[in-house]
Amino acid sequence: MATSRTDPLTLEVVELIGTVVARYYEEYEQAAARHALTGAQARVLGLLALDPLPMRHIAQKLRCEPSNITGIVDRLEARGLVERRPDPDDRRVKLAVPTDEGLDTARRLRDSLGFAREPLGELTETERTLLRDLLKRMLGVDVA
Amino acid sequence: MATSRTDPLTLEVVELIGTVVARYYEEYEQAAARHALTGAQARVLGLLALDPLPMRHIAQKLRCEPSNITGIVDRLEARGLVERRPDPDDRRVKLAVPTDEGLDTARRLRDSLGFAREPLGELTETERTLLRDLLKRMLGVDVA
DNA sequence: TATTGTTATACTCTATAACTATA
DNA sequence: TATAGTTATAGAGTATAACAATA
Repeated sequence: MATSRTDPLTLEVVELIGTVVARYYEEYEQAAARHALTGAQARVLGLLALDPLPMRHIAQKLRCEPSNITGIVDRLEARGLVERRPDPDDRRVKLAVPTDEGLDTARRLRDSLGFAREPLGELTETERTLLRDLLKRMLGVDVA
Repeated sequence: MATSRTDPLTLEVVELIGTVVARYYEEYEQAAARHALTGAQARVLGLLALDPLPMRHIAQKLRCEPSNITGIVDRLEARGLVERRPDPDDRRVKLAVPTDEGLDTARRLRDSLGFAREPLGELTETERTLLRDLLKRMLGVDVA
């Protein structure tokens, strides 16, 4: 709790965060487009590159309805970036698994995401450490 | 210029920013939905609440094609939140102007945007000042 | 009965191209 | 001819509801 409602400083920080969000989002969409992917497709592929997931879990991670994932994975599968595999433990479940090409695309996508790497270059290591800890506290992550 | 390419600290900050972006975006969409608006409609209305704009300028601000704005403003106009007014200086131009109800909706929308106000409450004033200056430097804004 | 994934449907956002009315 | 806004079109994402297969 704190008394930070609508004071000018808080409003200024909120606006700056809005700017960061807009810039990050735009760069993410552009990076996805350079790989002929939509933002949603890139997010799903990036998720699966970390760990194959049942369709329903993808929806939970992306906070959307499971029915949407069907179409997105359909398009990734048509591109040869993802495969659907049956779950031997529960035949209702289908696991979405990235192919080798999918993993490669996900890696290149990640590497090409210049944002926040390039602008972060403006900051010294001390400043980046400071920023990291402030963001962590803001997000409610325990700072050891 | 700096040597911050893929060092663990930079990657950690990039990931934290990604988390901030995801949370902010989601909260924005939810706030818009509470006012029965889509995200795009809320962004246009919020923009016009600051200053009425010609259709084309809205597209420039949102970085999308002008043809998209036609539909978005159509829907806002159908809801009585925005009006199209002729520009007396150039009869090709239409100014999108928020109605009183539109201004009121924009204000309530802005006030209901809890994000970054609530989590920012976790930070002291000194920390918020620090965060502000770090974000400004990151974004290439001159810090006086 | 409950759950997983899909299909069907409708709406919105998006880019592209062609059109109109002005300039 | 150039520009502002619109229309037409097609593709993609989204939520909702209903469905088949499996649990």
